[in-house]
Amino acid sequence: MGRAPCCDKASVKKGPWSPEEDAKLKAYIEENGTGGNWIALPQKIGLKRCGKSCRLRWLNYLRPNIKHGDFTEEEEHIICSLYISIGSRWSIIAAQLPGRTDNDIKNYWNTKLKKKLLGKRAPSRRARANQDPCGLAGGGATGGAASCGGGRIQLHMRLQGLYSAFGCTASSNVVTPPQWPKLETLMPNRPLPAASAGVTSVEMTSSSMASGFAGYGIHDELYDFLYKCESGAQDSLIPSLPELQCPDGSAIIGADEKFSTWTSSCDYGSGGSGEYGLGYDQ
DNA sequence: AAGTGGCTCAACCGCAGGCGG
DNA sequence: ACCGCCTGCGGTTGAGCCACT
Repeated sequence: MGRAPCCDKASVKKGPWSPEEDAKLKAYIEENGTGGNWIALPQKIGLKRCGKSCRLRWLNYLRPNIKHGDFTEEEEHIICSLYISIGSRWSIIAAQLPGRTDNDIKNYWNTKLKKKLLGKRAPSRRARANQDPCGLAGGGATGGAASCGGGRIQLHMRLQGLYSAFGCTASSNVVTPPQWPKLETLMPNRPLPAASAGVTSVEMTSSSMASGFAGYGIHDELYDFLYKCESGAQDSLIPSLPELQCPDGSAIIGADEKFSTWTSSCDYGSGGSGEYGLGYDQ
């Protein structure tokens, strides 16, 4: 037995809303509220629309104080930062941007920001510092230290997973090849427990990133690191591209793709409510 | 002027979770 | 505890617009 449809699709109008429909819906809700029942609302007003459609129309278009049009740099920064931190939780991101709807933000991300952030080759470090609205450039160590030092991170990061995300053939019992960079090389500015010296992977788990941008710094550092790898930066602490080449000799993909792949592989759901902490894979 | 391809964004769809009976 | 209804959410779609050839 399937799920009961939310409305009778045969008798329901679909497609763009007419000004008359908008006016009816707006006038009714402004006068009476939604009555806590969207399903019944269109019948009360005499609209041949699904309740869900009415809700969507109201929330995304008709409700007061909705902002349309271009996003400011500050808004872009918030969207990017939150996306990197929590992923595609558009409703949460929208809650940080008064007047913006989750649909708007989702569209803006999918059509503009995603390309802006991940779709083009990395500019120089200096250029990124000047241009990147998301603040992914520079300051990573500072940001990381600040955000991680005091807080909780609902970020479950495995650098082994990162290697895997690079396209290398990794399994759950992956043995990190010796030519891969050590953790302290990857994140030279991050204070790490003494026990981590020499390890090639680290697991950072903790609980809640709900408090905002905690964990942002880690992404920032890693992104910066990937950029350095990509551009073959001179920084002697950072391994150059060949050191990240997969053992099987497969081609190295671009830093943007690595970052994109990696962020999408992050697990934000685990960790319970424990304190920020580090664990080791080896 | 017509055709084509890419982009934008409003709207739809299906799923998951909350809640009340 | 279970069930069904409703809401909220995130992914996806497609019509319309625009730039380019």
